[in-house]
Amino acid sequence: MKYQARASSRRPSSLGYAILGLLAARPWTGYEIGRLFAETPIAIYSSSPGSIYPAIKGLRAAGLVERAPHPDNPDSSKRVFAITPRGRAALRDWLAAPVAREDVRRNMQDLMLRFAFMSGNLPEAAIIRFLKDLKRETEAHIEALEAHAEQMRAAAPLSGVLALQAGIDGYRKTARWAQRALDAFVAGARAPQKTPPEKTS
Amino acid sequence: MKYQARASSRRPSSLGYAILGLLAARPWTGYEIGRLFAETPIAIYSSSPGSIYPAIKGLRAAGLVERAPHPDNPDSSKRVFAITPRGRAALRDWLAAPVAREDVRRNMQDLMLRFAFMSGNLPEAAIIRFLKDLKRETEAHIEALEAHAEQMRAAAPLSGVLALQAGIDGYRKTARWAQRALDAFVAGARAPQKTPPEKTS
DNA sequence: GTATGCATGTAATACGTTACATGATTGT
DNA sequence: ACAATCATGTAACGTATTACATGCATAC
Repeated sequence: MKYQARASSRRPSSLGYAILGLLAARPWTGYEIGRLFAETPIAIYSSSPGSIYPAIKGLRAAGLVERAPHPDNPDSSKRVFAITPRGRAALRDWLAAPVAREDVRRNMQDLMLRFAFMSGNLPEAAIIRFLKDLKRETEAHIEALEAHAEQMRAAAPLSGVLALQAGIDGYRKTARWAQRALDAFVAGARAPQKTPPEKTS
Repeated sequence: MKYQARASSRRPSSLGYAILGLLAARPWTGYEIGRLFAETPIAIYSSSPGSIYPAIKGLRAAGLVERAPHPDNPDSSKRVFAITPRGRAALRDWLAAPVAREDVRRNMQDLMLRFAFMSGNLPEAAIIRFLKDLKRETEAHIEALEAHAEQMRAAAPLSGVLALQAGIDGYRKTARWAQRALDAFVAGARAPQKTPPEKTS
């Protein structure tokens, strides 16, 4: 009785959202996305067709992306995909979700991926809020890690203690980065800048 | 004809190796491991029984861990597990594997997990080699990222550029940390210190 | 005209997660 | 005696990965 209904699980995976974020800028083919993941150093996903194409298929089934005509040659056999209005809405919802402590702890990459796609898809105010939340949650996590480090410093072996230190250092860097990014955005917000509309669907 | 045989895939997952690393220090029950993942801020894995118990099962099937008597009460129904000699060998192989560029790019957490378990399981020389390799590979990756950042700086939106900067900052921090850890280990190596035997199995 | 790379997929597999289930201990 | 927590699992599901497969275009 205390069990709740199965999560409908229609939400895209991180890879799905990454593809959605790319398509928000311009149409792509699956192959292009794979090449981006293979050749640019930023991509954190596998470039194999076995991950890309099924992910696109899922997004299509959910109505978040659709086939688009080839920009140059309308008769090309290449399968170009574009984001739909519903896709844009789903992307925005994902981008605008609150910063969960659990994501800070285990999925920082997802948070950075979200941030990377925010420009042009979220109003500046929401981006600034995200950065403030990220900074706050990261600093809270640092405190928890340090309290834990204090306890374990005596008992744990050297490499264990150093590894934890590396984790703490990384979060400190993230917190400082968030502050600098905040500065950059606040400075940019003062200058006139095109802000995306709040609703597109 | 150019296809090679399917990877026998008997190797544990990251979670499996994490459990193996814990058991290398002392016997644990599955429940204790779950609590560690749930309550300490360091754990990057799910604490749910659905991940822990199947992972232990797999390690048992592979002969890497085995049931051990309860340290206090031999008749306890608690299922305490200990690492086997083959388990120690598998752990050592994993710890001693070269630092792959691909891991630096996509699985830094695995590398840090490996490092965390090195003390007591690898000779100092191997740990120092790992840190040197990690530093070198990380710095190489930073160069690739910076070259890419140079290209994209003009075209990409602000949040995308900043996110990439966050990635680069993180790797810089890692490289500097590796140097400091190296110093700590070299300093420790000068002092008399117990070095684990090269072979245990 | 055929080799090479472009381009798009499917099948089998492994794994982690969520939800579900249940027995054993311990405190009151 | 009963509740709460300790403790150990299984089943269904989704997804990423690897291996496999194949059609199309272009260069030579």
